[in-house]
Amino acid sequence: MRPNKRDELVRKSLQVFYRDGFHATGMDKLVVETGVSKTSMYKHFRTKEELILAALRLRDETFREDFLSRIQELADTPAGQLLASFDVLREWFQQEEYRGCLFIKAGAEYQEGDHPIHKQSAEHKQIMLDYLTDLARRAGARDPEHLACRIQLLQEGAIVTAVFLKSCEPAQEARAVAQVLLDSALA
Amino acid sequence: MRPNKRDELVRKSLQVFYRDGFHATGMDKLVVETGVSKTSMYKHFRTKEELILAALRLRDETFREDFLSRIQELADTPAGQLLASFDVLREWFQQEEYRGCLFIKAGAEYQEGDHPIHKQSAEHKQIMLDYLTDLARRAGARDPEHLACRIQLLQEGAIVTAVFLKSCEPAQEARAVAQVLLDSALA
DNA sequence: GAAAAGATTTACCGATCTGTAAACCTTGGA
DNA sequence: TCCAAGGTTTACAGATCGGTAAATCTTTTC
Repeated sequence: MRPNKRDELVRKSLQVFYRDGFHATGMDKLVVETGVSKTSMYKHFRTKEELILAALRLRDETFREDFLSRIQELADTPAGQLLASFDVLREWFQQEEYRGCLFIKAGAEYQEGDHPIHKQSAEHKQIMLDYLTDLARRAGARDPEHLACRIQLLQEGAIVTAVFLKSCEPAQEARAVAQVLLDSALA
Repeated sequence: MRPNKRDELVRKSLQVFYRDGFHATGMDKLVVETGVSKTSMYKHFRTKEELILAALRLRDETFREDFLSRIQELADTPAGQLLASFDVLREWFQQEEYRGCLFIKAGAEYQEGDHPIHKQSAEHKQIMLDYLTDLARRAGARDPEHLACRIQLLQEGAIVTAVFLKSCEPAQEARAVAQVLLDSALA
Protein backbone atom coordinates (compact mmCIF):
# COMPACT_ATOMS: atom_id res chain seq x y z
CA MET A 1 0.00 0.00 0.00
CA ARG A 2 2.32 2.72 -1.25
CA PRO A 3 1.15 6.18 -0.18
CA ASN A 4 0.76 7.31 -3.80
CA LYS A 5 -1.21 4.22 -4.81
CA ARG A 6 -4.38 5.60 -3.30
CA ASP A 7 -3.95 8.90 -5.15
CA GLU A 8 -3.43 6.99 -8.37
CA LEU A 9 -6.72 5.12 -7.81
CA VAL A 10 -8.56 8.35 -7.09
CA ARG A 11 -7.09 10.00 -10.18
CA LYS A 12 -8.16 7.23 -12.52
CA SER A 13 -11.58 6.82 -10.89
CA LEU A 14 -12.18 10.53 -11.27
CA GLN A 15 -11.64 10.26 -15.02
CA VAL A 16 -14.14 7.43 -15.33
CA PHE A 17 -16.74 9.09 -13.11
CA TYR A 18 -16.46 12.25 -15.17
CA ARG A 19 -16.73 10.39 -18.45
CA ASP A 20 -19.50 7.93 -17.58
CA GLY A 21 -21.29 9.28 -14.50
CA PHE A 22 -21.48 8.00 -10.93
CA HIS A 23 -24.32 5.49 -10.88
CA ALA A 24 -23.35 4.27 -14.34
CA THR A 25 -19.84 3.44 -13.12
CA GLY A 26 -19.62 0.22 -11.14
CA MET A 27 -16.73 -0.72 -8.90
CA ASP A 28 -15.99 -3.60 -11.27
CA LYS A 29 -15.37 -1.18 -14.11
CA LEU A 30 -13.05 0.87 -11.92
CA VAL A 31 -11.23 -2.28 -10.86
CA VAL A 32 -10.63 -3.16 -14.51
CA GLU A 33 -9.58 0.35 -15.48
CA THR A 34 -7.19 0.77 -12.57
CA GLY A 35 -5.79 -2.74 -12.88
CA VAL A 36 -6.13 -3.34 -9.17
CA SER A 37 -8.24 -6.03 -7.52
CA LYS A 38 -11.59 -5.46 -5.92
CA THR A 39 -10.49 -6.20 -2.38
CA SER A 40 -7.52 -3.91 -2.79
CA MET A 41 -9.87 -1.15 -3.86
CA TYR A 42 -12.02 -1.70 -0.78
CA LYS A 43 -8.92 -1.61 1.43
CA HIS A 44 -8.31 1.96 0.25
CA PHE A 45 -11.96 3.04 0.30
CA ARG A 46 -14.50 1.49 2.60
CA THR A 47 -17.41 2.27 0.27
CA LYS A 48 -18.06 3.54 -3.21
CA GLU A 49 -19.34 6.75 -1.66
CA GLU A 50 -16.01 7.30 0.07
CA LEU A 51 -14.25 6.88 -3.29
CA ILE A 52 -16.60 9.36 -4.94
CA LEU A 53 -15.98 11.88 -2.17
CA ALA A 54 -12.23 11.45 -2.60
CA ALA A 55 -12.59 11.97 -6.35
CA LEU A 56 -14.63 15.12 -5.81
CA ARG A 57 -12.05 16.41 -3.37
CA LEU A 58 -9.27 15.87 -5.91
CA ARG A 59 -11.31 17.52 -8.62
CA ASP A 60 -12.02 20.48 -6.35
CA GLU A 61 -8.31 20.96 -5.71
CA THR A 62 -7.05 20.54 -9.25
CA PHE A 63 -9.89 22.48 -10.85
CA ARG A 64 -9.45 25.47 -8.59
CA GLU A 65 -5.70 25.41 -8.97
CA ASP A 66 -5.84 25.18 -12.78
CA PHE A 67 -8.67 27.68 -13.03
CA LEU A 68 -7.15 30.32 -10.79
CA SER A 69 -3.62 30.04 -12.13
CA ARG A 70 -4.81 30.28 -15.72
CA ILE A 71 -6.88 33.35 -14.85
CA GLN A 72 -3.83 34.96 -13.31
CA GLU A 73 -1.85 34.21 -16.45
CA LEU A 74 -4.43 36.00 -18.57
CA ALA A 75 -4.98 39.14 -16.50
CA ASP A 76 -3.33 40.96 -13.62
CA THR A 77 -6.06 43.22 -12.31
CA PRO A 78 -9.04 41.91 -10.30
CA ALA A 79 -11.50 43.32 -12.82
CA GLY A 80 -9.56 41.82 -15.69
CA GLN A 81 -9.46 38.49 -13.92
CA LEU A 82 -13.22 38.47 -13.47
CA LEU A 83 -13.53 38.79 -17.23
CA ALA A 84 -10.68 36.40 -17.93
CA SER A 85 -12.55 33.68 -16.06
CA PHE A 86 -14.83 33.43 -19.08
CA ASP A 87 -11.87 33.04 -21.41
CA VAL A 88 -10.70 30.16 -19.26
CA LEU A 89 -14.15 28.65 -19.48
CA ARG A 90 -13.96 28.96 -23.25
CA GLU A 91 -10.67 27.06 -23.30
CA TRP A 92 -12.24 24.40 -21.12
CA PHE A 93 -15.29 24.02 -23.37
CA GLN A 94 -13.03 23.54 -26.37
CA GLN A 95 -11.38 20.48 -24.89
CA GLU A 96 -12.36 17.19 -26.52
CA GLU A 97 -13.09 15.61 -23.14
CA TYR A 98 -15.34 18.43 -21.92
CA ARG A 99 -18.44 16.91 -20.33
CA GLY A 100 -19.77 19.73 -18.17
CA CYS A 101 -19.15 20.39 -14.50
CA LEU A 102 -18.56 17.34 -12.30
CA PHE A 103 -20.12 19.02 -9.29
CA ILE A 104 -23.30 19.94 -11.10
CA LYS A 105 -23.53 16.33 -12.22
CA ALA A 106 -22.81 15.01 -8.73
CA GLY A 107 -25.46 17.32 -7.29
CA ALA A 108 -27.88 16.06 -9.91
CA GLU A 109 -27.26 12.36 -9.26
CA TYR A 110 -27.33 12.78 -5.49
CA GLN A 111 -30.06 15.30 -4.98
CA GLU A 112 -30.93 15.05 -1.32
CA GLY A 113 -29.59 18.19 0.30
CA ASP A 114 -28.10 16.34 3.26
CA HIS A 115 -26.30 13.72 1.20
CA PRO A 116 -22.52 14.00 1.68
CA ILE A 117 -21.88 14.02 -2.06
CA HIS A 118 -24.44 16.77 -2.59
CA LYS A 119 -23.06 18.81 0.29
CA GLN A 120 -19.48 18.52 -0.93
CA SER A 121 -20.54 19.65 -4.41
CA ALA A 122 -22.38 22.63 -2.94
CA GLU A 123 -19.26 23.46 -0.93
CA HIS A 124 -17.18 23.64 -4.08
CA LYS A 125 -19.62 26.08 -5.62
CA GLN A 126 -19.54 28.18 -2.45
CA ILE A 127 -15.75 28.33 -2.53
CA MET A 128 -15.84 29.45 -6.14
CA LEU A 129 -18.38 32.11 -5.20
CA ASP A 130 -16.17 33.31 -2.36
CA TYR A 131 -13.29 33.65 -4.80
CA LEU A 132 -15.41 35.69 -7.20
CA THR A 133 -16.60 37.86 -4.33
CA ASP A 134 -13.02 38.55 -3.34
CA LEU A 135 -12.14 39.52 -6.90
CA ALA A 136 -15.19 41.79 -7.10
CA ARG A 137 -14.28 43.45 -3.83
CA ARG A 138 -10.67 44.03 -4.88
CA ALA A 139 -11.90 45.35 -8.21
CA GLY A 140 -13.76 48.02 -6.26
CA ALA A 141 -17.28 46.92 -7.18
CA ARG A 142 -20.11 48.77 -5.52
CA ASP A 143 -21.73 45.56 -4.22
CA PRO A 144 -19.19 42.72 -4.42
CA GLU A 145 -21.53 39.94 -3.21
CA HIS A 146 -24.14 40.88 -5.77
CA LEU A 147 -21.71 41.15 -8.64
CA ALA A 148 -20.06 37.84 -7.75
CA CYS A 149 -23.41 36.09 -7.55
CA ARG A 150 -24.36 37.34 -10.97
CA ILE A 151 -21.00 36.43 -12.48
CA GLN A 152 -21.44 32.92 -11.12
CA LEU A 153 -24.92 32.72 -12.62
CA LEU A 154 -23.36 33.46 -15.98
CA GLN A 155 -20.63 30.89 -15.48
CA GLU A 156 -23.03 28.10 -14.53
CA GLY A 157 -25.28 29.00 -17.40
CA ALA A 158 -22.40 28.88 -19.85
CA ILE A 159 -21.19 25.54 -18.48
CA VAL A 160 -24.61 23.93 -18.90
CA THR A 161 -25.38 25.48 -22.26
CA ALA A 162 -22.00 24.52 -23.69
CA VAL A 163 -22.79 20.86 -23.01
CA PHE A 164 -25.93 20.87 -25.14
CA LEU A 165 -24.65 23.20 -27.83
CA LYS A 166 -21.27 21.47 -28.08
CA SER A 167 -19.90 24.93 -28.64
CA CYS A 168 -17.77 27.42 -26.76
CA GLU A 169 -19.93 30.34 -27.84
CA PRO A 170 -21.79 30.51 -24.50
CA ALA A 171 -18.52 31.51 -22.85
CA GLN A 172 -18.18 34.52 -25.12
CA GLU A 173 -21.82 35.52 -24.66
CA ALA A 174 -21.49 35.23 -20.91
CA ARG A 175 -18.30 37.27 -21.03
CA ALA A 176 -20.05 40.07 -22.89
CA VAL A 177 -22.79 40.19 -20.27
CA ALA A 178 -20.22 40.14 -17.49
CA GLN A 179 -18.50 43.08 -19.10
CA VAL A 180 -21.73 45.08 -18.89
CA LEU A 181 -22.23 44.11 -15.26
CA LEU A 182 -18.68 45.01 -14.41
CA ASP A 183 -18.82 48.41 -16.10
CA SER A 184 -22.01 49.22 -14.27
CA ALA A 185 -20.63 48.05 -10.91
CA LEU A 186 -17.49 50.15 -11.28
CA ALA A 187 -19.11 53.28 -12.69
CA MET B 1 -54.52 -1.86 -22.11
CA ARG B 2 -56.70 1.22 -21.74
CA PRO B 3 -55.41 4.10 -23.81
CA ASN B 4 -54.86 6.26 -20.72
CA LYS B 5 -53.04 3.54 -18.79
CA ARG B 6 -49.82 4.17 -20.65
CA ASP B 7 -50.02 7.89 -19.92
CA GLU B 8 -50.59 7.11 -16.27
CA LEU B 9 -47.44 4.97 -16.20
CA VAL B 10 -45.42 7.71 -17.88
CA ARG B 11 -46.76 10.31 -15.47
CA LYS B 12 -45.80 8.34 -12.38
CA SER B 13 -42.45 7.26 -13.79
CA LEU B 14 -41.64 10.86 -14.57
CA GLN B 15 -42.15 11.80 -10.94
CA VAL B 16 -39.80 9.07 -9.74
CA PHE B 17 -37.15 9.81 -12.37
CA TYR B 18 -37.24 13.47 -11.39
CA ARG B 19 -37.02 12.71 -7.70
CA ASP B 20 -34.40 9.94 -7.74
CA GLY B 21 -32.58 10.16 -11.08
CA PHE B 22 -32.49 7.84 -14.06
CA HIS B 23 -29.79 5.28 -13.30
CA ALA B 24 -30.80 5.26 -9.64
CA THR B 25 -34.35 4.30 -10.57
CA GLY B 26 -34.76 0.64 -11.47
CA MET B 27 -37.70 -0.81 -13.33
CA ASP B 28 -38.58 -2.77 -10.19
CA LYS B 29 -39.03 0.44 -8.23
CA LEU B 30 -41.27 1.85 -10.95
CA VAL B 31 -43.27 -1.36 -10.99
CA VAL B 32 -43.88 -1.05 -7.27
CA GLU B 33 -44.71 2.66 -7.42
CA THR B 34 -47.12 2.30 -10.33
CA GLY B 35 -48.71 -0.85 -8.95
CA VAL B 36 -48.45 -2.59 -12.30
CA SER B 37 -46.51 -5.76 -13.03
CA LYS B 38 -43.16 -5.90 -14.71
CA THR B 39 -44.36 -7.65 -17.85
CA SER B 40 -47.19 -5.18 -18.17
CA MET B 41 -44.68 -2.38 -18.02
CA TYR B 42 -42.63 -3.99 -20.77
CA LYS B 43 -45.74 -4.39 -22.91
CA HIS B 44 -46.14 -0.62 -22.89
CA PHE B 45 -42.42 0.18 -23.25
CA ARG B 46 -40.00 -2.14 -24.95
CA THR B 47 -37.03 -0.88 -22.96
CA LYS B 48 -36.25 1.39 -20.04
CA GLU B 49 -34.81 3.87 -22.49
CA GLU B 50 -38.14 4.05 -24.32
CA LEU B 51 -39.87 4.78 -21.03
CA ILE B 52 -37.39 7.52 -20.22
CA LEU B 53 -37.88 9.08 -23.64
CA ALA B 54 -41.65 9.02 -23.11
CA ALA B 55 -41.23 10.66 -19.72
CA LEU B 56 -39.02 13.37 -21.20
CA ARG B 57 -41.56 13.97 -23.94
CA LEU B 58 -44.33 14.40 -21.37
CA ARG B 59 -42.18 16.70 -19.29
CA ASP B 60 -41.33 18.76 -22.36
CA GLU B 61 -45.01 19.21 -23.16
CA THR B 62 -46.27 19.99 -19.68
CA PHE B 63 -43.31 22.18 -18.75
CA ARG B 64 -43.60 24.32 -21.82
CA GLU B 65 -47.36 24.58 -21.47
CA ASP B 66 -47.19 25.55 -17.79
CA PHE B 67 -44.24 27.85 -18.31
CA LEU B 68 -45.63 29.73 -21.28
CA SER B 69 -49.16 30.07 -19.95
CA ARG B 70 -47.91 31.36 -16.60
CA ILE B 71 -45.71 33.88 -18.38
CA GLN B 72 -48.67 35.08 -20.37
CA GLU B 73 -50.66 35.47 -17.17
CA LEU B 74 -47.98 37.69 -15.69
CA ALA B 75 -47.28 39.99 -18.65
CA ASP B 76 -48.84 40.88 -21.94
CA THR B 77 -46.00 42.48 -23.89
CA PRO B 78 -43.12 40.44 -25.36
CA ALA B 79 -40.57 42.45 -23.39
CA GLY B 80 -42.58 42.04 -20.22
CA GLN B 81 -42.85 38.32 -20.86
CA LEU B 82 -39.10 37.96 -21.24
CA LEU B 83 -38.74 39.42 -17.77
CA ALA B 84 -41.71 37.53 -16.38
CA SER B 85 -40.01 34.26 -17.28
CA PHE B 86 -37.71 34.85 -14.31
CA ASP B 87 -40.67 35.37 -12.01
CA VAL B 88 -42.02 32.02 -13.16
CA LEU B 89 -38.64 30.46 -12.44
CA ARG B 90 -38.78 31.97 -8.96
CA GLU B 91 -42.15 30.35 -8.34
CA TRP B 92 -40.77 27.06 -9.57
CA PHE B 93 -37.70 27.23 -7.30
CA GLN B 94 -39.95 27.84 -4.31
CA GLN B 95 -41.77 24.57 -4.77
CA GLU B 96 -40.96 21.91 -2.20
CA GLU B 97 -40.35 19.30 -4.90
CA TYR B 98 -37.97 21.47 -6.91
CA ARG B 99 -34.97 19.39 -7.94
CA GLY B 100 -33.52 21.31 -10.87
CA CYS B 101 -34.13 20.81 -14.56
CA LEU B 102 -34.90 17.27 -15.69
CA PHE B 103 -33.28 17.83 -19.07
CA ILE B 104 -30.04 19.10 -17.61
CA LYS B 105 -29.99 16.01 -15.41
CA ALA B 106 -30.82 13.72 -18.32
CA GLY B 107 -28.07 15.31 -20.39
CA ALA B 108 -25.70 14.82 -17.49
CA GLU B 109 -26.51 11.13 -16.96
CA TYR B 110 -26.46 10.33 -20.68
CA GLN B 111 -23.59 12.42 -21.93
CA GLU B 112 -22.79 10.98 -25.34
CA GLY B 113 -23.99 13.53 -27.84
CA ASP B 114 -25.61 10.94 -30.10
CA HIS B 115 -27.52 9.19 -27.33
CA PRO B 116 -31.30 9.52 -27.91
CA ILE B 117 -31.88 10.75 -24.35
CA HIS B 118 -29.17 13.36 -24.70
CA LYS B 119 -30.47 14.48 -28.07
CA GLN B 120 -34.03 14.79 -26.85
CA SER B 121 -32.88 16.89 -23.91
CA ALA B 122 -30.90 19.15 -26.22
CA GLU B 123 -33.98 19.47 -28.41
CA HIS B 124 -36.03 20.75 -25.49
CA LYS B 125 -33.44 23.42 -24.77
CA GLN B 126 -33.45 24.41 -28.43
CA ILE B 127 -37.23 24.78 -28.44
CA MET B 128 -37.04 26.96 -25.36
CA LEU B 129 -34.38 29.05 -27.06
CA ASP B 130 -36.55 29.42 -30.16
CA TYR B 131 -39.37 30.65 -27.97
CA LEU B 132 -37.13 33.23 -26.32
CA THR B 133 -35.85 34.33 -29.71
CA ASP B 134 -39.40 34.85 -30.89
CA LEU B 135 -40.18 36.94 -27.83
CA ALA B 136 -37.03 39.00 -28.33
CA ARG B 137 -37.87 39.60 -31.96
CA ARG B 138 -41.43 40.66 -31.18
CA ALA B 139 -40.11 42.90 -28.42
CA GLY B 140 -38.12 44.72 -31.09
CA ALA B 141 -34.68 43.79 -29.85
CA ARG B 142 -31.75 44.83 -31.97
CA ASP B 143 -30.31 41.32 -32.19
CA PRO B 144 -33.00 38.81 -31.12
CA GLU B 145 -30.83 35.69 -31.38
CA HIS B 146 -28.15 37.22 -29.22
CA LEU B 147 -30.53 38.51 -26.60
CA ALA B 148 -32.36 35.19 -26.42
CA CYS B 149 -29.11 33.28 -26.04
CA ARG B 150 -28.07 35.49 -23.16
CA ILE B 151 -31.45 35.29 -21.48
CA GLN B 152 -31.21 31.52 -21.68
CA LEU B 153 -27.74 31.60 -20.15
CA LEU B 154 -29.20 33.44 -17.20
CA GLN B 155 -32.09 30.99 -16.90
CA GLU B 156 -29.85 27.92 -16.91
CA GLY B 157 -27.52 29.55 -14.44
CA ALA B 158 -30.39 30.35 -12.10
CA ILE B 159 -31.78 26.82 -12.38
CA VAL B 160 -28.46 25.25 -11.44
CA THR B 161 -27.56 27.73 -8.73
CA ALA B 162 -30.98 27.45 -7.10
CA VAL B 163 -30.39 23.73 -6.59
CA PHE B 164 -27.24 24.22 -4.55
CA LEU B 165 -28.37 27.34 -2.72
CA LYS B 166 -31.83 25.95 -1.98
CA SER B 167 -33.01 29.50 -2.53
CA CYS B 168 -35.01 31.38 -5.10
CA GLU B 169 -32.69 34.38 -5.00
CA PRO B 170 -30.85 33.40 -8.20
CA ALA B 171 -34.08 34.00 -10.11
CA GLN B 172 -34.24 37.57 -8.90
CA GLU B 173 -30.57 38.19 -9.62
CA ALA B 174 -30.93 36.76 -13.09
CA ARG B 175 -34.03 38.91 -13.65
CA ALA B 176 -32.11 42.04 -12.75
CA VAL B 177 -29.38 41.19 -15.24
CA ALA B 178 -31.98 40.41 -17.89
CA GLN B 179 -33.52 43.80 -17.29
CA VAL B 180 -30.20 45.44 -18.09
CA LEU B 181 -29.78 43.37 -21.25
CA LEU B 182 -33.30 44.14 -22.37
CA ASP B 183 -32.95 47.89 -21.83
CA SER B 184 -29.75 47.92 -23.79
CA ALA B 185 -31.21 45.84 -26.64
CA LEU B 186 -34.24 48.11 -26.96
CA ALA B 187 -32.46 51.45 -26.59
C1' DG C 1 -72.09 -19.84 -23.46
C1' DA C 2 -67.81 -21.25 -25.78
C1' DA C 3 -63.78 -19.98 -27.83
C1' DA C 4 -60.52 -16.64 -29.57
C1' DA C 5 -57.86 -12.54 -28.43
C1' DG C 6 -55.67 -9.60 -25.51
C1' DA C 7 -54.04 -7.93 -21.10
C1' DT C 8 -51.77 -9.19 -16.63
C1' DT C 9 -49.43 -12.05 -13.39
C1' DT C 10 -46.03 -15.22 -11.38
C1' DA C 11 -41.77 -16.86 -11.66
C1' DC C 12 -37.70 -16.72 -13.46
C1' DC C 13 -33.02 -15.66 -16.42
C1' DG C 14 -28.27 -14.12 -16.79
C1' DA C 15 -25.69 -10.10 -15.86
C1' DT C 16 -24.18 -6.75 -12.78
C1' DC C 17 -24.38 -4.28 -8.38
C1' DT C 18 -21.76 -3.27 -3.69
C1' DG C 19 -19.16 -5.55 -0.53
C1' DT C 20 -16.47 -9.61 1.91
C1' DA C 21 -13.96 -14.09 3.63
C1' DA C 22 -10.19 -16.77 3.19
C1' DA C 23 -6.21 -18.17 0.81
C1' DC C 24 -1.98 -16.36 -1.25
C1' DC C 25 2.07 -13.72 -2.01
C1' DT C 26 5.70 -10.35 -0.53
C1' DT C 27 8.57 -8.12 2.45
C1' DG C 28 11.09 -6.68 6.80
C1' DG C 29 13.15 -8.00 10.98
C1' DA C 30 15.39 -11.30 14.32
C1' DT D 1 16.07 -18.99 7.67
C1' DC D 2 11.91 -18.54 9.70
C1' DC D 3 8.18 -15.93 11.01
C1' DA D 4 5.05 -12.22 11.49
C1' DA D 5 2.57 -8.42 9.21
C1' DG D 6 0.18 -6.71 5.82
C1' DG D 7 -1.01 -6.02 1.00
C1' DT D 8 -3.19 -8.68 -2.97
C1' DT D 9 -5.74 -12.20 -5.20
C1' DT D 10 -9.38 -15.52 -6.14
C1' DA D 11 -13.78 -16.70 -5.31
C1' DC D 12 -17.97 -15.74 -3.78
C1' DA D 13 -22.43 -13.71 -1.24
C1' DG D 14 -26.80 -11.47 -1.47
C1' DA D 15 -29.25 -7.97 -3.70
C1' DT D 16 -30.70 -5.69 -7.72
C1' DC D 17 -30.26 -4.74 -12.64
C1' DG D 18 -32.97 -4.93 -17.36
C1' DG D 19 -35.76 -8.13 -19.60
C1' DT D 20 -38.75 -12.50 -20.76
C1' DA D 21 -41.51 -17.23 -21.11
C1' DA D 22 -45.40 -19.45 -19.82
C1' DA D 23 -49.46 -19.52 -17.26
C1' DT D 24 -53.64 -16.98 -15.79
C1' DC D 25 -57.19 -13.80 -15.91
C1' DT D 26 -60.39 -10.61 -18.58
C1' DT D 27 -62.73 -9.15 -22.37
C1' DT D 28 -64.64 -9.56 -26.95
C1' DT D 29 -66.92 -12.05 -30.54
C1' DC D 30 -69.76 -15.33 -32.58
